[in-house]
Amino acid sequence: MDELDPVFDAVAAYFSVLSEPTRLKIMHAVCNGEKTVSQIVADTGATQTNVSRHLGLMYRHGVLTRRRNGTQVLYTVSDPTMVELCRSVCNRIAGTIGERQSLKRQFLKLLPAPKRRAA
Amino acid sequence: MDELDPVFDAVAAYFSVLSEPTRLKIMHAVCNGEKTVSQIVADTGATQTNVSRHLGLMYRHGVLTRRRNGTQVLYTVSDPTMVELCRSVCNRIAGTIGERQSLKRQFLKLLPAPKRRAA
DNA sequence: TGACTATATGCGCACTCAATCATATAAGGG
DNA sequence: CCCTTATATGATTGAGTGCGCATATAGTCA
Repeated sequence: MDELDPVFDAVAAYFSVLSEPTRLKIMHAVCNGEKTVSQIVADTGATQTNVSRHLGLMYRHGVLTRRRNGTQVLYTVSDPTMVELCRSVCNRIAGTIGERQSLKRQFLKLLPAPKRRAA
Repeated sequence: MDELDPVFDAVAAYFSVLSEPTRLKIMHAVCNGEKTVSQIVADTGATQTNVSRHLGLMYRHGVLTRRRNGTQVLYTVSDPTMVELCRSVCNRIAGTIGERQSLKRQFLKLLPAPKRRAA
């Protein structure tokens, strides 16, 4: 199993991107299309510094793409698998949490399928 | 988005279980059926202490079930969603790593669908 | 060029957590 | 009972990391 270590490391690194609440908020913010950093900051309620850090990390991990437009930078999800994973876990946990119904209902609305344009 | 914080926390906690190489090795070890701690220790190559800790963590997170048999304790996967997630990411990353073919091939064999056999 | 907006980054702090050693608990056999 | 095997746990340490403050870089406009 020794030579498989790098594999487990890679998979663990992949999951670790999603193991942080702020990054999940960012995923939730951008999963339906491109957004600027400012928009993401507003949506997530996190500080600009923090959002920028997490965006950089997610970009380095190949989860997000970025594009410059003037002074702004637009981020997009470049790995649809990630969004799928989020949705799976959301559905999975929605059944487990079951405490507040309102919460559960909102929960299911999280991360809806990314809008597909004729794909 | 404030009242959704506990949701993001829960999802992050869920993913964090899978964001650690040793725990992935454990998943790989038990995903095809019940195993004792000793077997898992042997399979993963980790120390007994370490394996026991991770097993406890996964058990508390509801990922694994445990059953006592004499002096031994047998662990099983109780959340098939987890295994599915692992397989998804393995397939996803298999295409990304692409360095050594042998590695890639072994990689795809990781975490195959749990074999159901009457026990 | 200088001012202004948008985004990124160096630094330090606090906290989490995986790994290890030593030891504790549990069960079974002599 | 004592002894052995199997598993869990308290204490500690060290590496990693999320956060905020201040500041740096990049781009636009006057």
